[in-house]
Amino acid sequence: MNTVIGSTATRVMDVAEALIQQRGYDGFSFDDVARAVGIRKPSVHHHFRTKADLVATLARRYTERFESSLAAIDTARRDPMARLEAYVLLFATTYAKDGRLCVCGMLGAEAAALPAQVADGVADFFRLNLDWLTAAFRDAQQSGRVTTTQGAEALAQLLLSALEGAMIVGRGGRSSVGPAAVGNHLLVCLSKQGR
Amino acid sequence: MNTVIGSTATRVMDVAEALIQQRGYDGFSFDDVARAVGIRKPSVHHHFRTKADLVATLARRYTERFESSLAAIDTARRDPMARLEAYVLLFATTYAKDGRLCVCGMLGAEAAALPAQVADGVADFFRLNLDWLTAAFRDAQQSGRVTTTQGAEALAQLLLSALEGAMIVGRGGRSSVGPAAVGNHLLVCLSKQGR
DNA sequence: GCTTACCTACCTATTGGAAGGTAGATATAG
DNA sequence: CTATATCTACCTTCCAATAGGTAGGTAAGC
Repeated sequence: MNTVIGSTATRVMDVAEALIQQRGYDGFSFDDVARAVGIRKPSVHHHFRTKADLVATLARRYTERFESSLAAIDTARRDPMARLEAYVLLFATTYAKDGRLCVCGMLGAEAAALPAQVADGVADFFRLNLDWLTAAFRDAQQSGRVTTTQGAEALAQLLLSALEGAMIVGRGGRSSVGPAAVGNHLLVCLSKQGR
Repeated sequence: MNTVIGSTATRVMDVAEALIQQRGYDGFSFDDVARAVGIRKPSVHHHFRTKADLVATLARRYTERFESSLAAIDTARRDPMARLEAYVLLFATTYAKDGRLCVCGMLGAEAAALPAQVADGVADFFRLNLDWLTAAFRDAQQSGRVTTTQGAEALAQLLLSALEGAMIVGRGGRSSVGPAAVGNHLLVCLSKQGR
C-alpha cells in the first residue's frame, strides 16, 4: 500500500468532486480522474460502473455530509441568527478552497444535460437545504430576530439562491466578493438592526 | 431562399445560445449547432473559426443586448424601485423561456474551464450589471425607497447573485420558484414597507 | 478458490478542427 | 457584352485526440 490516505474509491470521489466543482459534469473525464488518482482509466470503471454512477454517488455523499453539518449547527447553536450565520459559513468555506463551487450548484446549472439519477441527487440536495432554512427562518421570525413580512419559505429560497449565485458571480466576474460577503449582507438586511 | 428568418450566422448564434443556456459550454458541439440550423458542421466553422470564437462573439452580443435593455429601463422609468423591478423582469423573462439560464450565469459557473476570450466576455457582463445596479441602488437609497445600512455596491452584488442563483436552484431543485419570485421578495425586503 | 483491485489492449462514437472543392453572385477590365 | 477574377456560403472528406465503456487477464488476500 502507498502512503495516500483513504481507499481508492474514496480518492476517486474526492478527485471527481474537485473536478466537478471547477469544470462541471461535462468538463472532466474518467481519464482525468484516473491520472490524478494514479491508476488507469478502466480501474476507475471497476469502482464506479459508469460516469453517471460515480457522480450520483458523489452527489449523495455531498448531500449526506451537508446534512451532518446542518445537524452539527443545530446542536452547537441555539440562536437562530447564529445558525444562519453558520450556514453561510458552510458555503464560504467551500468557496475559499480555490474558488470551488457548490457541487450541486454546478450540477444544478447543467441539470438539463444530466443523467436522471444525477439530476435526482441534485434535487434532493436543494430540498434538504430549503427545508432546513425554512425551519431556521421560521425560528428567527418567531423570536423576533427577523422581522420581514415575507414567508420563511421565500426567505429560505432567497438565501440559498444568493449563496449559490454569489459563487458564480464572484468567480465569473473575477470579483473578490464571494458567498461570505453576500450571505452576511443579506442576513444583516433581514435582521432587526439592519436599518 | 428558405423561410427561416435571419442570416445563417445569426441563426448559428441563436442556436448556440439556446444550447449554452441549457447544457453549458462543454454540453454542445458544432455538430449539434449545424444540425439544428440545417447545414453541415464545417459550414459552422466558416462563420466562426473556433468554438471559443463563436461563444465569445455570442457572449458579447448577449451583453450588448442587455446593455440596451438597461438603457431602455433608464429612459422608461424614473422611479428607482420601478427600475429595479424592471431589472428583475429581465431575468424572469429569460428563465420563463423553457427554463433557460442566463448565458453568463451558465458560463460563469464553468469559468475555470473556459478559453480566456470567453471568460473575459463573461466578466464584462457581470461588471456591466454590477455597475448599473450599484447606481440604481444608490438612487433608491438617496430617495429613501431603500433604507438598509448596507452599501449600494453590496446590494448590487446581492441582487445579481440572488437572480443568478435562483435560476440554478429553481432548475436544479425542480421548483416552481424562479428569479421572478426571488428577486421581488428581495426587493420587498429591502424596501421601506418590507416590514 | 473465490473475490478484490488493478492492469493492458481494444472498441466505437464523437470531438474540434483542417483541407480542399463547388456553385452562384458580384465586380471589373477589355 | 463578355471574359476573368474574386468572394461568399456552403459542401465532402479527412484527421488526431478524446470520450465512455468493454474484454480479458494477472496478482494478491482472505
